[in-house]
Amino acid sequence: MEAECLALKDLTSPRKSFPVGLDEDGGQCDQKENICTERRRTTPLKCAESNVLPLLINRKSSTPDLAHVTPIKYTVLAEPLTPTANLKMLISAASPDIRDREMKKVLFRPIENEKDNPASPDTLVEEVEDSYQLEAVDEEDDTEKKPSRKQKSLGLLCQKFLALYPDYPPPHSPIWISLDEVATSLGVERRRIYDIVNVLESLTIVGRIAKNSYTWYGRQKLEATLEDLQQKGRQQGYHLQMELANEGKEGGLGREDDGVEGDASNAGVNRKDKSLRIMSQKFVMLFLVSKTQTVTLDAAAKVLIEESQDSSSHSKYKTKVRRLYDIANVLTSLDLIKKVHVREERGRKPAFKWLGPVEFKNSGNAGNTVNVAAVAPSEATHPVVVQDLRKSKMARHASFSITPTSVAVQRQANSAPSTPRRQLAVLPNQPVDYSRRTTSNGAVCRLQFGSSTDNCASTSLQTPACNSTSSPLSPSSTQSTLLAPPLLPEHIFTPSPSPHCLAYLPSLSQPSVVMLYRAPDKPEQTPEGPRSAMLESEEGRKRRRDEKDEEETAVKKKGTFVVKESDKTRAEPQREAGDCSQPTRSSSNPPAGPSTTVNRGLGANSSSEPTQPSHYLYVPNSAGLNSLNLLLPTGQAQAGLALPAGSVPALAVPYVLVPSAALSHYPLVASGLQQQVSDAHAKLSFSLPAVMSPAHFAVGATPYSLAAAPEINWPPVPSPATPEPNRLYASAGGAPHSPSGPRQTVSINTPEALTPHTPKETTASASKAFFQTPGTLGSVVCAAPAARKRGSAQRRLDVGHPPAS
DNA sequence: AAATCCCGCCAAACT
DNA sequence: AGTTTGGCGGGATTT
Repeated sequence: MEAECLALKDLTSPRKSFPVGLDEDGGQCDQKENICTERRRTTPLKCAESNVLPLLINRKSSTPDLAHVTPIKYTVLAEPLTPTANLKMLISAASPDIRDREMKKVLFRPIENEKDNPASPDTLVEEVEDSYQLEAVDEEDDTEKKPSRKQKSLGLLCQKFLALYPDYPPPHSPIWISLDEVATSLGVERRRIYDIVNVLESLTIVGRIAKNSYTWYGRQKLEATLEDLQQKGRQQGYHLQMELANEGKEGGLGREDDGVEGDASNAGVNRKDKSLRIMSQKFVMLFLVSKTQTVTLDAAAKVLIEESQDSSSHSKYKTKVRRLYDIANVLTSLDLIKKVHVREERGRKPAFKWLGPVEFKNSGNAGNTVNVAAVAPSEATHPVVVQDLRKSKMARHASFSITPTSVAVQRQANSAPSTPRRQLAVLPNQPVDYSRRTTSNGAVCRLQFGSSTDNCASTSLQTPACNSTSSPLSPSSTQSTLLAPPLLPEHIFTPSPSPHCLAYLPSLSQPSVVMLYRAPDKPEQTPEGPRSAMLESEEGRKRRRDEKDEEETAVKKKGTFVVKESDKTRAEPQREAGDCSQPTRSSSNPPAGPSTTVNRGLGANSSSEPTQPSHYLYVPNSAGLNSLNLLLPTGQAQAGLALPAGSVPALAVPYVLVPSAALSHYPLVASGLQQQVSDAHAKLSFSLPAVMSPAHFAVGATPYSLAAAPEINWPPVPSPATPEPNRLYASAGGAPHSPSGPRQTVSINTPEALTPHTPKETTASASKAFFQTPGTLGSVVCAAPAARKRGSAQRRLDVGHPPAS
């Protein structure tokens, strides 16, 4: 495995050379598990890309290389879930203990039960396929194994976290992050998320808004932040300290506190300001001021200890080192550093090499002098704000001379919404732009579907829906509203011109999405072709992975559904297919080209006639897809849901067939093709009950997301009632490549789905597992709520351990 | 044996 | 008083 990781990394990493005497160890050094990362290479910011469009586009096209820009992960990626998984979830919900237990198993080898397809493992290449196998591919195996420690590593977790959001989110639409939700979706305890977020915050990749709330900035501000840190580091004389440390001076190094830093901190510093966050910044500073850009763990620990004034006892040192590992894992996931070993007299010392940018425009190496002011450059993209934020952060630590004010302020913000819980859809799920998040108090923001316009493709869906969405919702509206954003389909919809559309039904208690389908085509084609390409580079794979996959998946998956009326529908399909499909064209184009066409395709052209589907598949959120509620026309079922055979992992989703008539009452909010939709369904009355028995089909979605999902009832008859505010996404659209298939894709954004793949994963089976953390995962679904609250300790209690006391 | 670092107890900070 | 954060370090895993 490792090897793989390394390899991947290497590929990924922009720079490889190691200056000093480090030996990279080639692959070896990296032993770490975490490392896999890579997903994003550091790119110096490109403003352009940063925009939404690119993102979207990329996703779709997802060609590997293309822009790595934002590798968003939204898609549906693979989720390995099997039908049974759902059951397990339910069960688990019932009892935590069980849940945990089950989860673990499930996560890792989800498939086991069904193993419908045991796809061959090897396929690393194709990530997609594996979807079924969750386990790590790498290894092969074993599915069952328990999650090894590695699987639970902070680095991996961090990758998952990062995968949830775009590197360069659209500047104007901030992505709101609920720690709670993230923790839930990733299946880990909150504590772990704090570790990640703290270091991300230290780099301005995220910003704290309030309690439990963070805003995702991605890498937009990163460069500026780094530059800033570099300056500070110089000012503080870190480079000197490093030297000392390296020399072996131990304990006493002279600290030079430059005044500022020193321990000054003590005074005002709270514990909070004290550690991980600050430590992370300092650690980064060390790299930035280092000539070799390589910092040994030992040296870093020493430097940090001094600062902290604690005199370090050995234990302090140990503790520091532990923290540094935590930080290093996160930085590694960001591709900012990589592990290496420095040889020394006595052997090799663990060290990390900086992979990120070192030279910033303004700052010359000149050294310290300048202050922040310089920052400007990269930032262009961002508004001023950024800087302020950065400063404020820095301020937190006494060491940083900057004004302290901000800190306090920031923190205060917390007051705002306390745990938002699910309300916002914000979730990680969909990285893309979707709407904005709520304001502090929870005010809702609406999503903007519209934004998509820019992006070309996305347009297809109409915004209108959005607005409406909120309103319709009943009481809980607020939440629901929020949710909406997630929906945002921009991407989702974007690409495909396919005939089908998705509609969002606000009125349902649970927001649901309905896909309207015209004529189902056949899903036959698989997007494989393109995918093959993927093989080659892992990296590429990762990024593109999803998009395509997703789409493809959606498209492909054929199989499984129950189609009832297929016949009827079927007739038409072909034609539709023609229409639809055509637009799709090869994936390659994804980015631009499609957009125009596509959009239109749906609406205008494609429209040809909207045939109405006789039945829809209704997929309740509860099912575990996270956000998904959707109705799919049965006829298509196959098509629609079909995931690409290989590619997608299957998600098992319970669904219900609903006669179209049933939907009549519900107003459709959005539709890709509005017209069509409207025509067809303008009113749907949805009587779920009517539904047929639920069946499962696999969609590539993720399982767990649901954190919140309160309701667990899915299977039987999903009642529309449950409100789940959050997420739903549906996407329709053919996969880019898939030529023919109009199949709509449904992309569900579950967090998982989103995942970008890390290279490894990709290769590996990881896909499934990816998001979930080993332990938790399983829980995915259910776990969410419950889990969150109890502390670990408590948890134990539950389990039955007598509390120690 | 050393390097890593997961886990989660427990207390500070906030509500 | 209840939560949210997050320091900290025991001890399990990996290397």
